[in-house]
Amino acid sequence: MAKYDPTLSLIFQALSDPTRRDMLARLGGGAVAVSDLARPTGLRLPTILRHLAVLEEARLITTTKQGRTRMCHPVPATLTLAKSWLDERRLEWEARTDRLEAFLETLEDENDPEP
Amino acid sequence: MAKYDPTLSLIFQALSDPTRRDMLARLGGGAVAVSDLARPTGLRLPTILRHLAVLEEARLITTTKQGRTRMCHPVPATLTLAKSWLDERRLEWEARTDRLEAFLETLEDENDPEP
DNA sequence: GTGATAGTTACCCTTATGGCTAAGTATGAT
DNA sequence: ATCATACTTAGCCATAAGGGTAACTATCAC
Repeated sequence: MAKYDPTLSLIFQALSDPTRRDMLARLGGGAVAVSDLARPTGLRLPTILRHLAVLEEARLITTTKQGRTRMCHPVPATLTLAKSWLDERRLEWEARTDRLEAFLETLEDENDPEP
Repeated sequence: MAKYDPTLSLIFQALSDPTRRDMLARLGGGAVAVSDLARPTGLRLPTILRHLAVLEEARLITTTKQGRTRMCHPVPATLTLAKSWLDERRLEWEARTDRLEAFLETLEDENDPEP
């Protein structure tokens, strides 16, 4: 298996920005035009376009042009890629829950809040 | 519900770096000391420490000091936060799969490669 | 063809990010 | 007390990220 997946970096990086997450959340109804996506953000179009470029590079969306308006379509499969990584980690991590519990109890002991 | 969650930004941002993902992947066995975590990366300790600070701020790990060595513990609950957001999106998006299919067929039609 | 609409491109500016070295602190071993 | 180990802190440097203007292109409606 690859040492690391550059795709995952692009995806998580794309998801790390609230504006971009917000736009993704508004793709639930299907395809949305660029300006419609931009409007509620209060940001300028060139800024939005660069956000969209990031989302497209991560393949979280694809876009198509119809006449003079560009439509943005969500790509659910890419979410699955991110989810898979998280699932793998969680499986590994929770196999050790017992050890973590022990650690948390250790924490309780030295539980002195700083000034 | 909140307009956006700053926590999610921290989490996804933390996950966007391959070095950090790599370190998280090596926490499967439970707690790991900082230098042990650092060794396979080939990076200097100060660099690693800042990566760990990012992971800790996102609450993907917690750390405790035992003598002069600092141990890093995974925090599975934080993964769940990220997963939840992804699940919400995927539900919304896939409710529109039919519409996406239609879109893809539209694509087939105007399928002329640009010069 | 004129004008509005919807993107697009080019460039600027400020801050954040990821890497480093050098020098400091704290703990464990002798 | 001395020395090695394991971080820590402070600061430097280059690039990437996120915001903006201004000016340009391409449709669409008249």
